[in-house]
Amino acid sequence: MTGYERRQSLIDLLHRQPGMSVTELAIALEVSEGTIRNDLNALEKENRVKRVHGGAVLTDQIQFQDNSFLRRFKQNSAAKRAIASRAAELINDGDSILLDASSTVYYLALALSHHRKLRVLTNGFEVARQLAQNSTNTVILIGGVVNNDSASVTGILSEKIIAEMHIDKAFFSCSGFSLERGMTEVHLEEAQLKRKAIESTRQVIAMIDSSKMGKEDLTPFVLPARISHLLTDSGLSRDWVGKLTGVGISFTICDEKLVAADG
Amino acid sequence: MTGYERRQSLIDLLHRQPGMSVTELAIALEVSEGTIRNDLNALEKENRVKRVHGGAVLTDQIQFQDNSFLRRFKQNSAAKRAIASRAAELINDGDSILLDASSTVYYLALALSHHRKLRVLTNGFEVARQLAQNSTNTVILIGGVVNNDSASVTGILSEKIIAEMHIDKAFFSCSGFSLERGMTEVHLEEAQLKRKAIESTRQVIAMIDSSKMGKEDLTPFVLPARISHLLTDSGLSRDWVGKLTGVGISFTICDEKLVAADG
DNA sequence: ATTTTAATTTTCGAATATTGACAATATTTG
DNA sequence: CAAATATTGTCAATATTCGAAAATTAAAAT
Repeated sequence: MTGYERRQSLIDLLHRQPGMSVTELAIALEVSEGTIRNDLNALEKENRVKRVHGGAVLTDQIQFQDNSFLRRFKQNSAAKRAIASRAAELINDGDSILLDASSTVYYLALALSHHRKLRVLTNGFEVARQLAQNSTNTVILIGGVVNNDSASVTGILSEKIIAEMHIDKAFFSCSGFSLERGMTEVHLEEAQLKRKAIESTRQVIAMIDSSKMGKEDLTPFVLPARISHLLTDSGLSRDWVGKLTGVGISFTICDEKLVAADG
Repeated sequence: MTGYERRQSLIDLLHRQPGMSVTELAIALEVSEGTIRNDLNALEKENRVKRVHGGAVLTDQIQFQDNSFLRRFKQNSAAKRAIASRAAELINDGDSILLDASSTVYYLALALSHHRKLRVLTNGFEVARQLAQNSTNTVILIGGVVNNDSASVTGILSEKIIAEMHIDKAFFSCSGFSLERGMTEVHLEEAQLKRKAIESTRQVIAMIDSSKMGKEDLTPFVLPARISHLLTDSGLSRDWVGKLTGVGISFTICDEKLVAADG
């Protein structure tokens, strides 16, 4: 591992787990604490992180600080990261994929940093920004009304565009899931957009952490039968394992512990 | 194995395993480290990789380092802020406005924080985010391909949408301005989008700091006659004052000193 | 077969990076 | 507020990596 690579990893780690200490980073990367300090100080000179006592914070993380997106981003982060890591394995270089604007999917965007030549269609602000940073990717942001609380874009303006696209795999999260109504959303517009997107998509991959099982929100947008594969975390109850198996949904339980610091 | 083949393999290896060291690469390809160094340096000359201590990084994979938007944002900031401050006075609560993705216009977005109920159409990432924070505004982000270096969105996908809109005032910056060709842009797509936008707009407000006067870039998108009003800064030469007056362009010179630090 | 040319390897002093130790600061705790 | 603890920067020692030149090898040309 070169010094450059190590510094990238540092940033990666801090993305995934904001607030890691110098000591933790040193252990994770198997170098001395002095080296971590040197790296962090160097990264600070480049304005990539801001040094704080005991560690550092990412500068671009400061941007969406008091944003509710960040709050959701941090909730259940271990589960989301595990699900995202597994989802990334379903994606090959060069794929055409569709991503929603959820925080779970944002973890997926982070996990795709080593993928190349992806063709990405998304209505998520942060997702788009993250993936556009890799210049081999083509990222299309669906236009529409900017939703300030969820860092997403919605609206009928976009639906025509989606209809014309051909997409291999679509990755969706949701605010609730039940066997009867499938995936549901709080926001009507969000659900409408997803429903439209699913029409142009071959495989629908559902990324649903266990805390959402059994919840039902206002607007359903995809029935269980249409879900190609469901990813969830190890918090899933036995009861639900039975239910999912019963209706014949193909699903994976993603173990948080398997997601190494390094990736 | 020819030298050419070996260099291809080098790139291949770095794709698969970013961060391989010179030593590792030498072992993998069964040549000396000196050869690897030669190869990497040669590849650097061709702009295929960037050399880092201990190895090299593929240029493709160089991620989000500079954020050129931020760089442009900081250039000439006093002038841009002055122009933006004056431009904000041309906008009333409830107006329908169009903003481009330039850094000058981003200052305008900052200066509009106390305005209310704006209806904003923009292709600028940061501009959209900034104005959407005020929940009385309706911000529509034009969809399209995300341009990673300029934090903007472009593409023909968006042009249909713009055509259907009615806009009171459009605020544009540019990379160059001359009396003969009007406002010009470096990027073709950016210019194309602006040209389309101008068709749906009543007033075109040009925000052009004095450093851009006389420059001509690749693609023109609006002739001087179509500019309703031009805002520039006090760095404008006497010569140019004469020229602008001569052709009868309505313009304002915005004084940096009148703008408070806060904006 | 011999010379010429180009590519590769080896070698080595200089430059850069990493580590561990330690004194100087900062933060927390009682 | 002072003691206890944790974190920091500095510096010398060590290790790694670099670039350049010389030596070797391989390939092409005469």
